[in-house]
Amino acid sequence: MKISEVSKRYDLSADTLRYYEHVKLIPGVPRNKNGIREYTEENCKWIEFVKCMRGAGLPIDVLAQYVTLSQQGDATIDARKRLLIEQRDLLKQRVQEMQETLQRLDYKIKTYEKLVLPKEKELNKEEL
Amino acid sequence: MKISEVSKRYDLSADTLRYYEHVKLIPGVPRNKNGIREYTEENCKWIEFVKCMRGAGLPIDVLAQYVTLSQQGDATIDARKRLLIEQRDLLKQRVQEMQETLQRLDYKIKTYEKLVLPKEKELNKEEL
DNA sequence: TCTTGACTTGAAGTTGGCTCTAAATGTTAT
DNA sequence: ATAACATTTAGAGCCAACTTCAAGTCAAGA
Repeated sequence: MKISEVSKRYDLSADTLRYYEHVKLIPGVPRNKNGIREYTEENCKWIEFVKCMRGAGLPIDVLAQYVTLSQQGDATIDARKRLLIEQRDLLKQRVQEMQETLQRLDYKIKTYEKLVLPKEKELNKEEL
Repeated sequence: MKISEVSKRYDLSADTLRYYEHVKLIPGVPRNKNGIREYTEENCKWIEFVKCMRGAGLPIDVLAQYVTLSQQGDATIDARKRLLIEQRDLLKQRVQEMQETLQRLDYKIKTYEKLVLPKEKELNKEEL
């Protein structure tokens, strides 16, 4: 698969794909005889994974670390697991914080809704 | 309250507090005769609000817009409400996405846990 | 009075994560 | 075979959100 095809498939710009490869998020992308990338399904799985994790805010350097460990075989399984657990816990905290803010926003919006009613009452007063 | 006190109270650097004021996130901070900020409780409420919203990822320009509208009185209540609803909905989406990623990470971690067991079995085989 | 430390400003610098540019080479359709 | 488009690279540029810097003012304590 060429870069433009992968770009469409995952809705990531070709620039971003090259950048991700450059910062070691997508290992072992092969080239044809003219130096043009030919993405494998394996590459695509990494791209999908990275896109998902980046969407949740995991930093690039952490993901690069994970990818690097994955390239090093079974000896790094424990380190990879610890990395994932750490990132999962951080993500959990962020989600927790955002949910609290979500509730606060909901409450504030409700307050604005109640704020409109007294205004309508005032309007009624004027009409009386 | 001076800037250093507010800084401690909300765990935001003095630089960040000045920056927030500069980009219109904290309206009407009064100064003493020497030009030094004397934060009011009203200022602090904005700081707390802004800190919370920034923590959830709401962008500064949107918050500045909200603050500006708030300064303009009752005529902007509807606009403020719409702004909050829009940001709430965006936040909801981000939380949703992050929760899905959280589940994926949980699943992956479980897989790593299961991956360790077969290795122990192999070890047992060798020992037999 | 001198020094220490908090405060002031505007502007420049930093970080993370892309995004764009230029110049060259490759590919495809007519 | 030539036009039009895709891909390559290194490096520059960009954006959000701070953060640091330089150069100065001001207040309190030894």
